[in-house]
This record gives sequence, C-alpha cells and structure tokens, in this order.
Amino acid sequence: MPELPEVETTKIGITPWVVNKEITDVIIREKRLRYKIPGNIKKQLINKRIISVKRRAKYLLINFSHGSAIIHLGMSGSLRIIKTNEPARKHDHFDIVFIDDTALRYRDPRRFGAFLWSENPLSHRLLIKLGQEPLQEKFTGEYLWKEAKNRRITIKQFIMNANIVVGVGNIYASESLFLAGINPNRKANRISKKRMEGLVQAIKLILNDAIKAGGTTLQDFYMSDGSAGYFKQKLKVYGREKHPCVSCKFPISMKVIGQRSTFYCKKCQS
DNA sequence: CTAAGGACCTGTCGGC
DNA sequence: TGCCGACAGGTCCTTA
Repeated sequence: MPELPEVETTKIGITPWVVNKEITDVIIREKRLRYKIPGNIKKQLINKRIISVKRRAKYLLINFSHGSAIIHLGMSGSLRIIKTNEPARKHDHFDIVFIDDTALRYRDPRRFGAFLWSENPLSHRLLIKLGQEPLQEKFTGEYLWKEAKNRRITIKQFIMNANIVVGVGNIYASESLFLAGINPNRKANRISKKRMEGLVQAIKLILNDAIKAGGTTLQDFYMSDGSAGYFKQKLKVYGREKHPCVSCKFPISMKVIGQRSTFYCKKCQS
C-alpha cells in the first residue's frame, strides 16, 4: 500500500470527482475489513453532499456538514472513480455512488483497510494520538531529538512510529535514512540534534519528491484514473539488496528490523 | 511508560 | 505443471 505519498496522490486524484457531489447509494459487498464497516454508514452518507477530502496521516477524511467518513487503505487498498455500469471485481468491497452515475470504488485484497464514520474524526480513537505531520513546519529536528531522548529502539523503528511522526512507511524510512546518511540500526537516543535536523530534511524531501512523482507503484496501487505511478525507479536502496550503492558502489545490505525488511548501505550510513 | 512480538488477510513469487 | 513456504507498502493489541 500506500505510503503517505500514495494516499496524498489518491486524495488529489479523487477530489475533483467527488467534491460537491450528492451521494445516492452506498453499496457494501464485504463489510469485514480491518474493522467491520458500521451499519449506520449508509444512513450517514445517502442523500448527503461531500464538502471536501482531507488527509490526516494515512487516513482519508471525506467531509460532510455533519461528520466524516474515514477511509484507510491498509496494505493493499486503492480507490478510483468508476462509471456505475462497470462490474465489480473480486475485492471491490464498497462503492460510494453519486447522482451522476459515477462512484468512488474501494478495492482491498488483504482487507487491512477501514471505512468508518465519525462526527469528529480528529478526535476518533484511531487518530487522536497521532504525531506530527512530516510536511508541516512543526516537524523539526528539535522535536525529533527531544522525543528520542528516552528511546532505545532503532532510529528506523522510531521514525516509523505514528505516535511520533505519521506517514513514514517502510519504503520511505529506508530511503530517508539513506539520504540522511544514518544507519537504520542506530539507537534513536544516540543521534545528535544536528543529525536529527538532517533526517527531518531528508524525510520532507523524499516525501515531497514522491508526491510530485505521483506516488510509488509496487503491486497494488493505481492512481484513481487507473494509470500507474512511477516513483519506483527513483528508489535508491529499497528492494536493492546486493545491488551497488548509487553513491559508493558497495553492495546494499538488507536486514530485518522490527519485523520489516530494511535496506541500507554500510559504507554510506553510520 | 517503553519495547517486542503476534495478529489480521490474500496474492504472488521462487524453489523444488 | 503443481505444491509450499516466504514475503508484501500498515498498524493495532497483548504481554512483559
């Protein structure tokens, strides 16, 4: 799935197709996502008009005057706009149908995603404890450094902790640490404020680049119009075990950290 | 409180 | 060709 850039790309892709549209139906074919789709969601959406689409962390918020639908894409989810006469395929779990015979269709083979309703989504239990947005000004080296003071976990696990900073998934964690020259095995509380500042800049740059490129496509993500993103070719370490480092030619290493594959250059990252 | 590991699911790929 | 295990972009929950 979708790391933050893909979610942002999805938000941008669907917004012009859904904002100001009136919903005529919500078709639910499979309610067993990560959480059971609540029974009242149809009632909350039908005959209502979408005001805006926002993003908090990797959650998409479909905003109405009386509350918000919360959508998460999990590992394998995607959203796209369809014509209502397009037959549903396997794993197309729900459609939000609009008055003009288009629909927002959600597909998620692994069903790790979510479709929820909240009158006040930012206070929802899944969102209330989330940390800083990486692309906003309050995400600084100073902030990261202070938060890391009592943390003995690796820096890679630290930046993937959504209670600290949101939106840094497994791909971009490796990519950001490579760009910052920091070894992913290093303990979070053993990194200077100066290097934390470099890491923050690296994260912002990597995520912005990926958003500009339209998001990374590996297997499951398609932009809402169905065409593939193309950031994959810009990855410098992720998925490149044994391939030469783009900077020094030394073979890229792979190690499992916190149950996730981690890629890095032993010569360039300390 | 922090940290570690399991859990949730299906599809795909490599090896034999 | 067929089967089997390993692995995949997330993140919550339980246990220590």
